[in-house]
Amino acid sequence: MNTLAEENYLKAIYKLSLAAGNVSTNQIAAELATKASSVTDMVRKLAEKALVNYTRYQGVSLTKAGEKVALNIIRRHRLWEYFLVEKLHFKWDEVHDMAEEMEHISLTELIDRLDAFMGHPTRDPHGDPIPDCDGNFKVSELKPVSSVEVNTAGVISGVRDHSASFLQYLERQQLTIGKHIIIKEVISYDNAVILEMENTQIQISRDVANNLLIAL
Amino acid sequence: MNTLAEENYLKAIYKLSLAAGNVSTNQIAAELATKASSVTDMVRKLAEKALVNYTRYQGVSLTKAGEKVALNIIRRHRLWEYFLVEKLHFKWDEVHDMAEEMEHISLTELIDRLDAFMGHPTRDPHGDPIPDCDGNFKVSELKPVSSVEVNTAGVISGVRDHSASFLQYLERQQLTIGKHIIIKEVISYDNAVILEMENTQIQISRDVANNLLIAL
DNA sequence: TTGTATTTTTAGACAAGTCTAAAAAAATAA
DNA sequence: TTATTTTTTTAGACTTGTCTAAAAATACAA
Ligand SMILES: [Mn+2]
Ligand SMILES: [Mn+2]
Ligand SMILES: [Mn+2]
Ligand SMILES: [Mn+2]
Repeated sequence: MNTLAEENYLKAIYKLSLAAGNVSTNQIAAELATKASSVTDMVRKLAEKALVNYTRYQGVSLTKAGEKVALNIIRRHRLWEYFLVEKLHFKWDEVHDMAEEMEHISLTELIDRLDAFMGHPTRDPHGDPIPDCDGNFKVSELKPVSSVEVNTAGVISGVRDHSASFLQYLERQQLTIGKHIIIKEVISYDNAVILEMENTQIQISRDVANNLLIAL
Repeated sequence: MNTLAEENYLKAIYKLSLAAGNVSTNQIAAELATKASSVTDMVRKLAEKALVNYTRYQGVSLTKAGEKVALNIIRRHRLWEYFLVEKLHFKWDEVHDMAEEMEHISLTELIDRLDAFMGHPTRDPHGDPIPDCDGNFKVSELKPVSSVEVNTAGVISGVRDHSASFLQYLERQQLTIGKHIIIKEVISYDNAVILEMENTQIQISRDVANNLLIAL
């Protein structure tokens, strides 16, 4: 089917596409920690396989077929992350790198059984939606804490930054998925945000507020 | 650590070593469905890494280090097979090829947790022992049905042939791991064996009797 | 609009792993 | 022992995915 390298490129292009429309060579190179010249080569190959649209100097976008492949890789990634946390009891900051390896095991029957074994979860440990086998998933209406009005109440439902250090910070503050919070105040000096959670007040920086997502 | 190709060579050499002492280039080529010239190249590389002993034209054997790597791959393979059968409810003839892919995920912590999750199983779905993380396992005293005296009683505990067709045949005859049988008669004409299992008589060919292992 | 900086592509090379064809060594037979 | 067959190694080539250095295209600024 597709090689490991091809899969990693498709996933990177998908991820970058969410922000911008067409994705540039340099963006992909940065995302995969590789060189622009390598990206040009690979993007050509993906275009041959009709997985991306590419005209030179214009950047790339995924075709329908390419998007389907990318969503399948993401499905596998998130299902394995769920497995690692729920069944093997890893912490949410430990699973990404492992899932990065496991996502390339692509036997459909295996993934479907894994999905069933865990009861068809809809979100991974970081709150991200798990696409079904056709690549469908609910787009969630999550907002960064930094973007809502004072006195808004919500439920912590996702993160924008998936780094281990950010996740560990949230864990230490008990700011984990499912917690109910109320935005109490925004300090005008540095845009720090004061939250109330379980009747205690917690102050978080602007940066943290930007990367913490809530459902209203 | 070691590449996927290196791991597959080490596993093949380990397997072939169980039968013979030194393993020949052609044997490895046959086992991996590759060419002798490719084997020579790879074996050189493994010798550089001190994973095999090699002098040209003399065949190879694993070093202590190489054997440890091989046993670790086998551990991973068998643990995943156990997982696929016990947790995802695949049949014993369906799991080998999947495990062949999964065995290369090598994060020690993951494998140890998987092991714990399943309650530290000692045998895989085909009756083969699962080495611990140091490569230790009990050598089992299993005998082919064809090698024991008439009137011997035993428990089906393993197979020599791991092919899907053989496993499916056994499944259809209900000759599965754990079943108690008694060897009743050996037909002198064709060496077919008549067994008694759960008060019924079953006849199996010489070939099947050779590949079905029992514990006495 | 013309010149400079940035981005992207091309050209050429390299490592890993494989192959075919030919040479060398070892095993077997006459 | 000499000749023939088989096994193993060498030589050279190819593919995938990567890199550096240089050229070409595009974007931006004066
Ligand atoms: Mn992840
Ligand atoms: Mn995730
Ligand atoms: Mn197996
Ligand atoms: Mn097995």
